[in-house]
Amino acid sequence: MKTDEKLRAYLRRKGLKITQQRQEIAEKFLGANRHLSAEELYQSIRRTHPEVGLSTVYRTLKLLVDAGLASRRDFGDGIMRYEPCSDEGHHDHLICIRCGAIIEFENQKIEALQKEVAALKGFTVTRHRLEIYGYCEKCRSSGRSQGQQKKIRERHR
Amino acid sequence: MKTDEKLRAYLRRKGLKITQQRQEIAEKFLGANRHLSAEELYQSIRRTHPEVGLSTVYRTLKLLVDAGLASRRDFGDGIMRYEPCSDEGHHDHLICIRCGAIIEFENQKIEALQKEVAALKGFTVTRHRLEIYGYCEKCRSSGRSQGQQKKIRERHR
DNA sequence: CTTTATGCAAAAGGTTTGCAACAGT
DNA sequence: ACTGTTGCAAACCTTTTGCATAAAG
Repeated sequence: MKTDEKLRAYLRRKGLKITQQRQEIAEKFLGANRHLSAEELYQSIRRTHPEVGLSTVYRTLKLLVDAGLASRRDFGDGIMRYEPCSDEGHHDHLICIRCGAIIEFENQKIEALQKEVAALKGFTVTRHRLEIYGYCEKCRSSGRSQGQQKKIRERHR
Repeated sequence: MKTDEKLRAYLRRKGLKITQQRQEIAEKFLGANRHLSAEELYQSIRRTHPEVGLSTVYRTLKLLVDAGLASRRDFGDGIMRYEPCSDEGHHDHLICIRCGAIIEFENQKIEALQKEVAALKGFTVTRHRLEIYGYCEKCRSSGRSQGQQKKIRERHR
């Protein structure tokens, strides 16, 4: 079953309506395989469908998360980002604090160790998040070492 | 050098002023060895010093972060939390999505693997964050398994 | 027809900032 | 005296909501 069919199935199952907007938003979102903020997605949709509202983007994104088609990420700059959920295993992120590049990676050993640590503390894991911040290959040459905490935050203003 | 002396040193070095408020805030913050939100810290200080303003708490917290005495954490519920920076190695968090308990842990093997993964992608690591969400020992017995994404978010409203 | 969705504008809620009064150096 | 700081209120920014209108089933 392809992903946008999955959304329709979910909506039917819940007795919700399959609207133009929902389909448009889901298509644009699932098509772009990047991390998108609500605003970015909104701007992208607005170019072809100027009548779609930002609230609807937020509402649909929430639906997609509930339907298991998107996951919500928070990289600490005060903006939530969403990314399409692939069925292939969980992945984590390397984030460049200079250029903002986001690189995904997957590591079974780390996953396993996490479960181990959790078990040791009597914890049942439902999900986790791992983000590694630093300088990517391109940016590391002109490296500096202070003010790490601030870099990403700057766009908040 | 004890921590509040460190702050004074930092302020002097930067030509900033050592005020009553900064000292009070730093003391309360460094004393409570928990994760505190700005608001929590503010309420706690307000009991003994009702004249201190919330903005000053925010401003001082930022200072503490810059001085390397605090680190800022974001557990994804829209509220930034701060915790005193210890010099003893980095630690990560287990977070109960039912009762909100936050348990710290440290695991060298995971740290090492992270560096390894990063190096593989040409990345220079400056910091990272790992959070494992699930049910703590107390809460797991009455466990349920859906709606994980939403649990923590609820307090946002 | 009934029910759920939409768009807009307004509200929330955490965090930041402008400014005049104030305190440290 | 000179600068940096404070408290307050207002501004900000992302996200959510109330409501009247519109679209789906």
